Amino acid sequence: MYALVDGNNFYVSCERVFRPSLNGRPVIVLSNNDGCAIARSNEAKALGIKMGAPWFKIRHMEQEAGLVALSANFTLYGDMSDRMMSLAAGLGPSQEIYSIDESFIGLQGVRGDLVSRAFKVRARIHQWTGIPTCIGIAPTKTLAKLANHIAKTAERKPGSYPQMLAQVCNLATLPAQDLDDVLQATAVSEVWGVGPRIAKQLQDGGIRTVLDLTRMDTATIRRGWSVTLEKTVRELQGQSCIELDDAPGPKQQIACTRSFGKPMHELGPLVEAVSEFAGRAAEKLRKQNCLASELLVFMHTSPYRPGAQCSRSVVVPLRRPTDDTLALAQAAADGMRYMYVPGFRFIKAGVILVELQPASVQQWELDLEPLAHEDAATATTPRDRSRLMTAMDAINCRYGKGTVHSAATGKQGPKREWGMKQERRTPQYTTRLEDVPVVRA
DNA sequence: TCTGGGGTCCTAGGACCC
DNA sequence: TCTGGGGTCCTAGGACCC
Repeated sequence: MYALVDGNNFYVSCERVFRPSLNGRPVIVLSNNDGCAIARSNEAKALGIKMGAPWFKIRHMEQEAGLVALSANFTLYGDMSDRMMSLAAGLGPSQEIYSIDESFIGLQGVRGDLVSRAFKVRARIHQWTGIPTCIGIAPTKTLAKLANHIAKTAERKPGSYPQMLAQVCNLATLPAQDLDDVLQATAVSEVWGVGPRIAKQLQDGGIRTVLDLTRMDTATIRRGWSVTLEKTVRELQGQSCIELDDAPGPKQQIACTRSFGKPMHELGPLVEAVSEFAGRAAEKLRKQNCLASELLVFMHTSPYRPGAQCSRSVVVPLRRPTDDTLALAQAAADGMRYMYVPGFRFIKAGVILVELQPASVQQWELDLEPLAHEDAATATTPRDRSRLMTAMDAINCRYGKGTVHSAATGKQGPKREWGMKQERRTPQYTTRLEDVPVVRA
């Protein structure tokens, strides 16, 4: 048995905790660069604002409907997420943190009434963090996701599922006929694992509701689609195929990519940008104790703008697997210089570290050449460099991101040419001393 | 006229998730 | 003027092996 605990409109809810005046109003949180809506309050959804809607297209609602748009404050959301997750963990013996706002809880061995237990955990999360949640309970993860969707919909649109409570939904104890009715009332596109593409194909084949999909023959699904969708159908039928992953392994790739605040056409700032991205990625790499053997750099023009497009990428093999910021920044800069072509307005670039391996596994090699040139140039040994990285991470952790950084990344702060647009950022209420709210008596 | 069988590995692309 | 970022998994097809 599984539960899925999910924060409602999570980013918006995080903002509302510290600005209660936003309650009851249509609020959205914008993606990086204030590009598009990535979280919407119920009131914003009611205005018809779609997930991913470009800000410039809905901006008029600011005046017309009192819409409030905020720049994403991921530092805040990450911290609020940690608090929410630690409380959600109280629901059962195991937990998989599936995304910033969702976790699956394994309920094996939990006694008593699961629904009342879920309501208690939900109330505690709300009281202690201010975040409203919904909880779905079912025999498989896919059904738990569905149950969560039903709990949310029942809350947001009262009467949509007359059989069900709002906020907490347990599909496991539902009488068979009621379960069929609920599955019949839910579109197949709501199923976890069915994206827009497959939803269209299913609908074209007359499979419109979750009940239709649940009743499909698994062999037919496998032949017509894939083993992935077959698992989804089996999960809907109550056969657990997707295990709880409560100890995810290290990531297989680490990316840092950004759209620019304005298009870039010169090489200089592009080199600075990817050097910076490489450094950020290297930090994440060290956090999971891995080395990268290859680095991929890419850049492209805006697909939304008319005219000639340019999209380039290059894989830079590394002489030795490394987690060194300076070596990775150098590789990223080399890659950028190699692939750069003048005459285009580049809107986005990024660095992806691939072929990762544990730092504990060391490939020995014959001593056929002196130290790599980057080491020789700075007259440091690999061990010095490793200590330097540890020191950098410690300083940046204590005094804030970017306190020390590679000089290749150019000047820091909002003045940088390629920096992103964030005109509506809220304070870092929980992670910056100066930003902590003050209560006055 | 007629050209095997069985396997692995890699890559690109497509689909999905939040 | 203005359209996010970071992941995972699967599959098909090609290269290559004996």
